[in-house]
Amino acid sequence: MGIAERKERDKEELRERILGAAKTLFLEKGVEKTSIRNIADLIEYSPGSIYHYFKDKNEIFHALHQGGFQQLMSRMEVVASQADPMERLKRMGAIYVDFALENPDMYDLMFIKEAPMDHVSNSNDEQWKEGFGTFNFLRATIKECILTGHFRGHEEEALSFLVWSTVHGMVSLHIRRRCEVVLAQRQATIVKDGLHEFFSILDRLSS
Amino acid sequence: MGIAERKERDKEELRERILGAAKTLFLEKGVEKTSIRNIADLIEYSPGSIYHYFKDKNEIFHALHQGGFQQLMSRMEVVASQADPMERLKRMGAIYVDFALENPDMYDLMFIKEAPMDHVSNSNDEQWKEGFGTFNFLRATIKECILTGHFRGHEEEALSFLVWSTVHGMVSLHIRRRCEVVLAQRQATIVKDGLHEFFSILDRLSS
DNA sequence: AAAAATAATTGAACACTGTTTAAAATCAAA
DNA sequence: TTTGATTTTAAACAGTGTTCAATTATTTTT
Repeated sequence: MGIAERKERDKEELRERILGAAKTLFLEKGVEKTSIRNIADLIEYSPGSIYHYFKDKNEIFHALHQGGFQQLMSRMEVVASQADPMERLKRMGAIYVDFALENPDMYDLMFIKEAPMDHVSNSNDEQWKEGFGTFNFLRATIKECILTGHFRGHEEEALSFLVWSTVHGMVSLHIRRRCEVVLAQRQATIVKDGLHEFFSILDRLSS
Repeated sequence: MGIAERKERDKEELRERILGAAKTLFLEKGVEKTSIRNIADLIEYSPGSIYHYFKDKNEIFHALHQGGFQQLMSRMEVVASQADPMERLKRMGAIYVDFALENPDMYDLMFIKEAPMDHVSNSNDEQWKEGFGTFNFLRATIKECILTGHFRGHEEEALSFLVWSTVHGMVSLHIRRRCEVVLAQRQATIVKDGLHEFFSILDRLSS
């Protein structure tokens, strides 16, 4: 029965081609401004046939970003070997910002976009487990920092939230285009500059 | 010529009614999912007539946007009398967070929601004047802090952005319900707790 | 008061959008 | 070759932002 398998492979291949085209267009001109017809045109199929592979546009979006948390987590894991928790914390911040700036649409879905009402009840809270995972990783690192004498007088949970908020704040203001209030000549680098200032502050809080 | 004035007032009144309806619908179902026809229906006018008062949908969004900044700015002005820039900075942070938590929908519109602006054609910064105003206020305060010996080694622009990002990050994670990853018993107070930690950090950076 | 000018409002139209669906094409199995 | 099940398509539906000629209402001028 090799035929059924080949058909299955063909179907999967077209699914992937749809996802590829969608990803290209989403990153190129944004999710909202990409139409199903645009995607269909790119892969030279009719708009209708896309609905044989995905329930709707949201599902395409969802499928594309399903691995978002896992991607971020796998990026984070490369610093697990870093013994110094303060150094690890800074590297995590850089990885987080890089991920957001390189995948603004994914980041948008993961951390900015209005969370759908059914995301708790549905089975796809797998993604949220990954979300918990990344925050736990941050919390564990900060706990280590505190245990090794850093951040004296600060509290683990609130500080973890504050650190996350700081990097999230920078990238989300950038992604949602609220950086136009900063000096024009600084706009291109303001997130990286802000992160640098943040690292500098972390260094000061080390001792 | 009181007639011309009355006409002017009538015109302004309809303009305000359009803005009122738009605000209601934008906050209720989002900017993108609110149509000109929805707004027209609510005020019982035809869709076309709205275009006699606003160039396009973007202009309606910007008008509301501007109103929000005026609100925030007027709240900020009450600390202008505070002589100590560090104390003023902290009070500004508290005011910002309070504004966001008390008016989450407006904050959402101002700083989180996808701005439908065509940033290429709409580089006219008239709309952002108010935005510039509040950020300039922050920048000026931080400049004062630096001039009075605080934040040694830090740079005005990037630090201003970082401070803004930190408070924005906290409130936007809260508004968009991403705080479920923090400990359950802390979720209710995590923004206030985070702000407290932030103030504590600012104190450390004072000297 | 009647006519002209001006302003406000409308509804239809245009080119889009996401999505549905009946029909057509394709193709493995009988 | 015929059957039966997929796959694909084109057309249609209901919606979108926006434009515009035509209509209506109002003010100004005669």
